[in-house]
Amino acid sequence: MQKEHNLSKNQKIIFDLIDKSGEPMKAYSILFNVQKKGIKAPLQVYRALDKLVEIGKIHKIESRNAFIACQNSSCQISKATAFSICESCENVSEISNSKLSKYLSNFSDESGMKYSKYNLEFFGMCKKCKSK
Amino acid sequence: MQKEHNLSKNQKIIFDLIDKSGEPMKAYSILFNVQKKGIKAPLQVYRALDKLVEIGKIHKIESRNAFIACQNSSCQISKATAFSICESCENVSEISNSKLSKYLSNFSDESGMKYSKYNLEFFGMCKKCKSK
DNA sequence: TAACGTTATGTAATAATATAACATTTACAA
DNA sequence: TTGTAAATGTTATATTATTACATAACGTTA
Repeated sequence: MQKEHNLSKNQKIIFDLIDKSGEPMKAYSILFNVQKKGIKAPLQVYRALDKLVEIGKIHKIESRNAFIACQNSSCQISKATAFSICESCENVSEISNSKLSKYLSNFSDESGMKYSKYNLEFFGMCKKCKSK
Repeated sequence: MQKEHNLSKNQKIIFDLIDKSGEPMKAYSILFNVQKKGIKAPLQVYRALDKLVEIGKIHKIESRNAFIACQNSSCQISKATAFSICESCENVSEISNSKLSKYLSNFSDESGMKYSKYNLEFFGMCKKCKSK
């Protein structure tokens, strides 16, 4: 069982926004959307994002500089993330595939080095875009 | 056999710099280092970087906004990249492990979607840092 | 080789992303 | 009730990347 995190005011506002949107959001788009709630400065957004990433409620899509709510109900694998990204429509979805995550979590390189964390981004065309 | 790419003047200057450095370099650090060679503007750097990434001579380390020369002599797998990143000393090395690349290249998700490209970044402590 | 399209270059301005530094407040356990 | 960590507020600034427009070099083929 994972630790319960009580989100602070700003963290909650920002998490709710990202979660409801259901897609990756960029920091300054988040900022724009929460200004009416009193969050006025980039730093306020980035601080909340940092915390939310740290506790696994959201993930950063590195290739897009964007943040998406964790789609694994349990949010247990924030240190082992995999995403599917459509290069045409930019749809992003989190991959939760236990074989894949086991394979990668257990991966060790030639030198025997093991890793505590990974991020994998797959790129391609989603079904919708392919059929167009 | 892959296509031979004749690098242009700026592309060559920038590739040589990154290649010699042997480690990830950031765009503005590259810019600083090539100013004596007449490359004065960020855009000149980014254009060369874009092209070099496209043809697989360098890769972008997305989590670090940095660029590293391809370490696979053949540079054949620019669409299938994997890196090992030490979170302590920031050393980065490219992983070339045929099992891993086969596994990921053949991966298809629940919906049967296959991917033309991926980027994987592993994080941990390298041996040197661990032994400190 | 002349004409054409493509790729690369040069330059200035600006957009987008992210952090530093500092002061204050809130949450909460000892 | 006080000490400490976490969160907030605010201003300024650093870092990363692109837009827009003009010109030059390269390679093909007529």
